[in-house]
Amino acid sequence: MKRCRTSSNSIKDQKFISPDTAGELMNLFKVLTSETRLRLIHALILKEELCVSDLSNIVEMKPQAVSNQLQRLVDKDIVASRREGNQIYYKINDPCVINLLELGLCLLEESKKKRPRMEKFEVSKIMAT
Amino acid sequence: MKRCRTSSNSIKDQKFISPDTAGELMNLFKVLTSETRLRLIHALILKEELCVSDLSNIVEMKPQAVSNQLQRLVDKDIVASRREGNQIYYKINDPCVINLLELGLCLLEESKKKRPRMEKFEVSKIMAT
DNA sequence: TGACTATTACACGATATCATGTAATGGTAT
DNA sequence: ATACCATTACATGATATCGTGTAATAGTCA
Repeated sequence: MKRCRTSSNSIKDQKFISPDTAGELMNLFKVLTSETRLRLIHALILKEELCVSDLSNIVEMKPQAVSNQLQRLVDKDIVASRREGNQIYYKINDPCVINLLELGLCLLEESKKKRPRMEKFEVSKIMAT
Repeated sequence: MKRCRTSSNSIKDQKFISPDTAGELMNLFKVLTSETRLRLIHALILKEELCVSDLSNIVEMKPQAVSNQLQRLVDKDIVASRREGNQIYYKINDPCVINLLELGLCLLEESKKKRPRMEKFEVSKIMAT
């Protein structure tokens, strides 16, 4: 992953970010605030290119729902599409989301190590008492 | 920033993430999908510790709105609070968000370099035609 | 105690999001 | 042409979110 060494928007700038910048940042993260979109993006990272029905099978959701979310990702240039006969194949277009997803999964696991959640069998033990 | 070298949830695992994992990941990103929260978090990263009225002044919003968002951040253990007389001071509790915010700002700027957006005066040029 | 300040709790209205169902579109094959 | 398949477009209802206003709570100071 490439690092940012010089950035006018770096946190080290010691000045507060503008509402505009915060808004753009929000839009960036907003892409990743849907279970469905995250699973779609993750699948596309793994498999490079998949059509709607492939993705529909993977996430076990209706093709319409998948298509809707893909359309939103296209709007933001996150993914790109290509038609091949009847199928329309999608692939990641903006590598940013790969970095974000990677970091997200990484942080998720670290926090699990530090603050282990209660396991299901423990819950059932409590429920049984 | 610490890197993840071995991770059972790594993208390299070549298996699709579960709905559960995607959900947790979504919750992580959801924290960052509010202009207000992003500005609050950013301010707390810069200044280490600030009370509600400080933050209220910085983001130019009502103390209630600020308090509401801070409460949501407390619920997710993102920030921690400390009372000192009348004021209640908040500080970042979960360093994850610092990494995410940093990467987000970094990616934002890179994408601006690559795909420069239309400037306002250009828009007005078009509007004038 | 009582006045005052800072913060929080809670209900409300406006807005956005998501999955669904139905209908339309684009492409293939007979 | 027409039947068929994959995908998209669009409207809908359920749900979540955000900022606001009002009221309650916690602390300070006289």
